[in-house]
Amino acid sequence: MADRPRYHHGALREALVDAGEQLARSEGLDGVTVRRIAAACGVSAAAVYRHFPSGDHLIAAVAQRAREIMARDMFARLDAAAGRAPIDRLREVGESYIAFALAEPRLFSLVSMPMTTPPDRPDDPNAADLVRDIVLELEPLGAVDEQRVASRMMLAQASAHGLAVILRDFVPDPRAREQLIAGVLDRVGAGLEA
Amino acid sequence: MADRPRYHHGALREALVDAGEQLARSEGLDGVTVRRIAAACGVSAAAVYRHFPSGDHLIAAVAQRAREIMARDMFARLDAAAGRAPIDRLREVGESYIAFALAEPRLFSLVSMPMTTPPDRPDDPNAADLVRDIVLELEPLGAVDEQRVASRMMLAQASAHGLAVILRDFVPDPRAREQLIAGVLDRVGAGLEA
DNA sequence: TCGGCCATGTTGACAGTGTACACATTGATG
DNA sequence: CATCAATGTGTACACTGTCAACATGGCCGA
Repeated sequence: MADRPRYHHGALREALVDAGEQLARSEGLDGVTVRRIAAACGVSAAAVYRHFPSGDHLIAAVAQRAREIMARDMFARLDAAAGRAPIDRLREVGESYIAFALAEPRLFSLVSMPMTTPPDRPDDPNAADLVRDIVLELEPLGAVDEQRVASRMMLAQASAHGLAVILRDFVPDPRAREQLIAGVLDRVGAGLEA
Repeated sequence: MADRPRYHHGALREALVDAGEQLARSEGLDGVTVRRIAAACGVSAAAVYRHFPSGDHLIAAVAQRAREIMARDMFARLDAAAGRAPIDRLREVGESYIAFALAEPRLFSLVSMPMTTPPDRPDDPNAADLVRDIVLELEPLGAVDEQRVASRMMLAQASAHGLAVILRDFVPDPRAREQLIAGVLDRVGAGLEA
């Protein structure tokens, strides 16, 4: 390793996203800056614009990376919970979401920035689709009420997101966090089945 | 009106917060900058530092202003709903919170920034206290279970906040918003009484 | 009424930010 | 091997927060 610096990096785009991810982890949003990311890659700031139309697009790529990390944990948990009731698998997804927010609070703040959510990605399966698939299993066979599905999806997503944010920002104690997660998710489960 | 410009503004602090509020409404977070706020008041940027230790403190003051606006609507609704069941009054609070987020989306983003929440304000009654007071009425007389109170409070706050954020960022259609608010709050109510 | 103090304003500077333009380098391809 | 497109560099501009030094003038005591 430690080659002499080459003029052409070779895989700068990936390196930029990597550096952005690390910077986001350690410094938080304010630390994620075009110039710092470029410097971390040993490259000038202008080089970034060969790979991203703007700094925001780079940040969005970092956010996408974070979403993929989160999705990996979700799928792992779902595999482990295969066969269990839909409501239980939905809880796994929620716990995964919250766990990521608390384990990587600064990275999570990128995930939940509206700016970083690509407007259209028809193929890219996201967390919302995941939730929808499970919520659909809660519907009575052959009688899918779109209105009810939407309400259930939104309750699941809103409560998980809100809980994640509030715990991250205002509840430092790990025990209190655990108890609140369990307590709230119990009640959300009741609300979902109502 | 339209006095000639005086060297001493007279009530600059208030004027700065006013200008910040307007700027936050129209431009959003990125538009809320020390220099722009100062310019809007016809004053140099450095003058701000006679009234706030840093630009972040000014932003925090604007956020506090926004919270007061929100609180006014909450109290008005609660007055109108006086005597009704606790669960109904809790819903009024949630609806007020969400309505503000959707009516003033950019201002709301200041409200929900952790940076802008003052760490200690013993006297200042905030929304959390409001929620707690109502949630306490849900408890059986003489048997207050702190654990249960905390779970209920957190469910109420997390679902309202999450719903507000998701609707603001991802659901532009007003009809869809209304239906989701009603649907989710129904389910939250069920979860609160579980 | 006058002097002076001090709260409150200004100016100018510095470091750091995103981003565009002109230029330099190099890997790959005809 | 020559050339071209891809990719990186250097420099510049406008903008940001913040500070130090200086200017102004409203108020309070003699």
